[in-house]
Amino acid sequence: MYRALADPTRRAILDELQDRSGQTLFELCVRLTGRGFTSTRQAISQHLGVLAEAGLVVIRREGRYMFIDLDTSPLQQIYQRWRVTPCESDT
Amino acid sequence: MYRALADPTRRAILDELQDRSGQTLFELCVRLTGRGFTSTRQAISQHLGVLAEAGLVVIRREGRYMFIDLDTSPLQQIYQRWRVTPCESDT
DNA sequence: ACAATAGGCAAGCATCCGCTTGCCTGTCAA
DNA sequence: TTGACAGGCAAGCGGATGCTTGCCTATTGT
Repeated sequence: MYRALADPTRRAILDELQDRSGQTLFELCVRLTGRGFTSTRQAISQHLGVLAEAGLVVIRREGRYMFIDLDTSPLQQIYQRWRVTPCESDT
Repeated sequence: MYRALADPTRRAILDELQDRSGQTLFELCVRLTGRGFTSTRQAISQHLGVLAEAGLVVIRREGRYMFIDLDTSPLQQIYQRWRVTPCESDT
């Protein structure tokens, strides 16, 4: 999962999903290219594979669509591991 | 900094520094090999370069020694970026 | 029924990354 | 002062990784 965070495109995917969770792959592709990323559908798909394996993303299939939901809970490991003290501004 | 977390050896260095901050490079090498890591001094040194660039580690030189201190504050970015809700057990 | 749409699979490629190797610099102790 | 010790620098190598390309499957609309 640490490796999953290492790639800028994958982080952008997480950003995009946080902005709107439950998007389909094609939506993601369109909106990411809108944000300046040039990745093809296959590239995004592979990234989603990595993110899903890391548990940061949940993939739900319906008919011919796949919907992708964000799950940030694995990130708690990071805080638990190194005891990060949340700063005041984090309410 | 996300890339800095991607490597297991680097995470082990952070673990080791959390256990005892302010270690010297040689101490780190010894204690890491004790934990099953086979990395040479040069490898560790390069890892420290990456960690320092990410701001996760602060290097302080004194005479012929270098002391390495942990700084987990950059990790707060992660929580701020994806609004991770800390779980109850994290006091 | 058939064409278009949404996505999957796998191989190939270029790059990056971690690691080793070999050698050099500077500091301290005897 | 000289040798041992702590660390630095740089080149090279092999494996991992991100991406593309080409083709295939399945669902849906008309």
